Amino acid sequence: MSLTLQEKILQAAAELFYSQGIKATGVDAIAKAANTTKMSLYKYFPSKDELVLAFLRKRDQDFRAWFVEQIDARADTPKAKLLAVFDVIGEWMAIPEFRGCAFINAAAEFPLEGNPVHQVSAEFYDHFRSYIAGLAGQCGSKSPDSLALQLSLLVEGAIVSEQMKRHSGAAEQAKQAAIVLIEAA
Amino acid sequence: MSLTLQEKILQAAAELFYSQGIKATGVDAIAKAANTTKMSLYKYFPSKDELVLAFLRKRDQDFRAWFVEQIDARADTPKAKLLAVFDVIGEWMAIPEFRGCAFINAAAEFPLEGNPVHQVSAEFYDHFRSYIAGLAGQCGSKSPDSLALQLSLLVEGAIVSEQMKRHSGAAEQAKQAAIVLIEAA
DNA sequence: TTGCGACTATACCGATCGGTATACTTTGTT
DNA sequence: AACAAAGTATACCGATCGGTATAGTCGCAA
Repeated sequence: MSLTLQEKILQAAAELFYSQGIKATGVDAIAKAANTTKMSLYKYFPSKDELVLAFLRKRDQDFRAWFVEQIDARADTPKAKLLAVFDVIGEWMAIPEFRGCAFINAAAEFPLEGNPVHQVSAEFYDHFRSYIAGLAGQCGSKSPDSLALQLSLLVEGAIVSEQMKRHSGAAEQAKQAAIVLIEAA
Repeated sequence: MSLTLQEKILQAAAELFYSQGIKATGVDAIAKAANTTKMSLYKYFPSKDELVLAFLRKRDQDFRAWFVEQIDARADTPKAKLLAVFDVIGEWMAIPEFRGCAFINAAAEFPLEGNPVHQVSAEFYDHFRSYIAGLAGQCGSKSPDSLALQLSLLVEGAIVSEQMKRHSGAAEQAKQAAIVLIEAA
């Protein structure tokens, strides 16, 4: 445990932002959830916008570290790792707290391309695609970038589909489609 | 032209909701954009929530009618129609006003499953999948529901991907993936 | 000409928003 | 014992939110 006050605030903000939406979450609610006050919140984060960006940047780091760890624990070969991607997101989507992808949701809440929140969200998927492209390249795919983009479309589609309606089998179908696409490439 | 005042309000609300987000759009801004007042707005729509639902329901009707019209104008056979889906969304995503899918965005802004806005958004994609499944069935697919879900994942993924970063070639790659999946089914 | 319904204009309501000012308590260090 | 830093408590700011009350304007029909 023993979290810094700053970390406690960021953690409370993350849970509320993710579960309720960013614009739907006020700074008073964050301070109360972190068992502190607005004064302390604004000591560590100069504005709500900065707190939102801090939330997304931490989410980016945490999620990517957790994700590759999960993949590496399940598969050894690049091809098996590509397929394991869909098992990992399938399990993630099954937890009750699942509310879609924080970056997709943030980009939807801040639709302008120039908005920093939107940009940070876009960068996350750039990195995600690069990771998939790396695996695709190791598989000997002729066009790893194309395959990576296609697979990431399946991932994003599955996340959004599951967010809209739970337990619709999106992850399984995404994996079946991925098998076909990987085999064809 | 000659729109009803009610239609003018709904149209102004639709443009603002889609371009800026629902929670980011106040009723004052809608009334001003429609060249009217809040009083008239509340005469036709008892609350902002009802206005939001009216916006989504009209979007659902309009988009689906426009979509099948576009498909039918481009292809005759069921298989060609399935592929035309990706041409249509590709052209849609290319217009400068494109800001993703209004239903995906709405579901992200109202993340709780029980929320009426969330439910209306989920129904749209249910209908969309049914439409695709119908085409897949006419193609003689063994499992039209599976193919339909897979193709709709590509569509949703492409929309989200293009919303995150414009001109990333999502629609083209989605179509290439769809060709492989349709041929395999 | 009178009256009625649609619409406008404007001021207002309580609540909440993001953000700040001020004063107080706690804690560890020297 | 004294002081500074960290954090709390609380009240406040102007702005905006969704929604309403009231009075007035306009065109049209009897």
